Amino acid sequence: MAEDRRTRRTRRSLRDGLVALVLERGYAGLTVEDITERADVARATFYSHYRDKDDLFTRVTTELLQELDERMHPLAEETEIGFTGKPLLELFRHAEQERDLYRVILRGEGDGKALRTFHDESVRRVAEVFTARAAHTGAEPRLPAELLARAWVGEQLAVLHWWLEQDPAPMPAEEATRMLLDLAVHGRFWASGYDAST
Amino acid sequence: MAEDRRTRRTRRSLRDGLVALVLERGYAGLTVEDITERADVARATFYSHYRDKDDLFTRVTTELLQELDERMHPLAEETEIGFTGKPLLELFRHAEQERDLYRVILRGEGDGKALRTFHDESVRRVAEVFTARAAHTGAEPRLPAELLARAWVGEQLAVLHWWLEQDPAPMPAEEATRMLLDLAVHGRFWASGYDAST
DNA sequence: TACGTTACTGGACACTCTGTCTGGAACTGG
DNA sequence: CCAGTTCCAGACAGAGTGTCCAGTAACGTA
Repeated sequence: MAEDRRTRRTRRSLRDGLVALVLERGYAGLTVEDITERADVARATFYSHYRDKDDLFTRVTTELLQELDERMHPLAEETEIGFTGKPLLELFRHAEQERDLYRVILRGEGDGKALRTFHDESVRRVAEVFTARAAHTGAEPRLPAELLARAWVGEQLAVLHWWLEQDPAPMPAEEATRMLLDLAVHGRFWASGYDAST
Repeated sequence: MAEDRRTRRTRRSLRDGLVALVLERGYAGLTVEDITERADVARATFYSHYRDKDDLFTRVTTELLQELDERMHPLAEETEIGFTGKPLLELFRHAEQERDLYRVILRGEGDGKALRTFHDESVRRVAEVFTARAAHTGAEPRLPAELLARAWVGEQLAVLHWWLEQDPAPMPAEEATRMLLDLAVHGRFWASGYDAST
């Protein structure tokens, strides 16, 4: 009943071929033949696994998101009690392992559909924690939760993307996440001179 | 010597057709004929103005960026002295006027190329102000300027995108930017319970 | 208003890529 | 080993691309 080895090999090759080629030439410029050629697979075989290029990309990113979710899940509970920043570090660790695919997604390849999914999923997770914490502490947030979640995710993904595109990495994952948390909690981008009331 | 009226009309129609159709069906799914049909222009005419679909989109976004730059320029000087948040408000105002095109870009249509350009341009502007301010106050930033700029732009664009996709608008531009500034300056997403040293 | 110039039109062209379908070869798991 | 499946190479019609052309309409200027 287990999956055929040939199937696994073929799918893996197509996935790798796609990711590599998108980084080289961009998603839109690729033909199915480009991908199958790189993967060393017959073009007809492609269509027995995926409907088209978009289908392949969608499935690849969906798998990645599931993988991330499984890593996040055990960390969710403790985060609702005291904010630790562990989920953020886990995200950076995961991205470090799957660097190329993360770069493809964060670049917005595929008309940004994958990025939007990734973004929305992150917002959902963050918003969940926010509301759970609000219920726990009873404190009314100063700003709307939706805006907070969007801003926080935007910050995360922008820094993550920048961090992944650098070569060599400008700093270890621990340091990048520590800085992000510092920023989020304490704010103050500027040393002085801004009056918030204006 | 002035530009021919027919040329202006044709280009404008193609631009409007593109933007409207991308919002309806997504960039990748469009053919040149779809666009020319919507714009009520012969397909051959398209090719006498633009090389291909990408060329049209690139030029449209470039024009938008120039327009934004012209609005930002007079505000740059005073921002380097005391941080006012005026450029941010100007961005939101501009986006409000060109709502549809901004949505197309921020969604990452066109494989994210337009969004990346927009993003990088914003980072460039912000980084400029940061370094100018650092030179002015002499204060050493707590975190690397590059990271600060990326995070700040990520926050801005995420909230801007969210704000533009809502219908009706959840709040006026002034309020959205005020909240963003509040967040950036004072931080503290959470009421309590986080120890930054962990 | 008349005129030379420029832009738009609609149709045709070769070309590339798509998605589907063969029959036969190669490989797999039991 | 063998029944079952996956892979392969090649052929196919259809859609979209980018270019070209000759005829027509609109333009700016004098």
